[in-house]
Amino acid sequence: MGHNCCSKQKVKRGLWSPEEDEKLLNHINTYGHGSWSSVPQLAGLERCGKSCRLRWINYLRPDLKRGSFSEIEERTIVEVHRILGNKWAQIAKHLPGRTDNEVKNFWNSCIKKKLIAQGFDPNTHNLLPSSKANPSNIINNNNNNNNIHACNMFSSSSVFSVNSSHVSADTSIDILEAPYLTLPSTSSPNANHESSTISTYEFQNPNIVWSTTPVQEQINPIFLPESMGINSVPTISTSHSYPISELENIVNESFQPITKSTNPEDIQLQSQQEEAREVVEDEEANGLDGAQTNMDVSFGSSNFDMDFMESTVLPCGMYNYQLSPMDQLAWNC
DNA sequence: AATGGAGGCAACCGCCCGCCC
DNA sequence: GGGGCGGGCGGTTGCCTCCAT
Repeated sequence: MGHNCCSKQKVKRGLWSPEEDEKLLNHINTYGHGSWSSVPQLAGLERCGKSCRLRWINYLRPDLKRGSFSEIEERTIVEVHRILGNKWAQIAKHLPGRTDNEVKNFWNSCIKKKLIAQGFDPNTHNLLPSSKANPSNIINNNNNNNNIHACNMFSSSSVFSVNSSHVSADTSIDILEAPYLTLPSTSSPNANHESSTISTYEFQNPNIVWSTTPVQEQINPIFLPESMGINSVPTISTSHSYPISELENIVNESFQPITKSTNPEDIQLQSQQEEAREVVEDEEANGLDGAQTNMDVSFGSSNFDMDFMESTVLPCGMYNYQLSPMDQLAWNC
């Protein structure tokens, strides 16, 4: 197929020379990119507009971060990928200075292999069948370090719940394990979560089970992990759908950042999260994410705001993220 | 020192979507 | 409404480098 912008003119392909980089850089610094299709001609390049755009985004942009990925970045990628799948552009939005291409390459060359080595399916983030019987994979179920670990660690159904009455400053919650929110069946979406009312948040990986079937029909009995410091009581929950605006309030109330990092990188991530929230608020104010939006429709066909979802759960660095010995072992490999 | 394989990364390809006429 | 066009994105390819033999 190809693009017209490429077929209309004689275009060079392959690696960019330093001279081409300089031309493109000078042009964009002076005039901005405007219409990418016009950039090659204006900048004196024998490239197609798309190639220029890609070169700028992936290599020449001044705000790009160079070097290897940090552990925080790695974990962020894994956790957001668990939620969104191969949405590299969305994932990259949570990694300042990283591009979708970079994230994608890093995933394919490194993270994917790590997950497989750990016995996880990199697509679903579920335990691979051959690993489910491995006792080492469920060690975290019985530890007592207040961490809530991957649903994979204690549930093959990819569904688990977080009881909001137990969310406290002493509890680190890896809520990124929780891509799919089913909100509490309380009388009001604005219920006071500090009360004795037990509100259950349920999460489900859209990569594994996702349909337009009403949520309550999908939910399996859920076992709260002992690591949360509560009894493991089987719970069958009902669910409700809430407007995004209310959803945000509920989640924000329940999952306030526990620690404020002094790490500049974390501060930058926190700042980005705030920006994402503002975007959501703006969109709501503009009616783009209407109050009618609810959670019973699929991500792909709804107005559900992924940025909001992500900003609610990310970055992981904000949530007193503690690596379990198991995690450390795995991630230091 | 030469060679072949593996891994990493930059870039391209093809498709989709939104905008405009 | 539909076609053209440009931008964006995910998948794939191919080149380059590194390392083991």
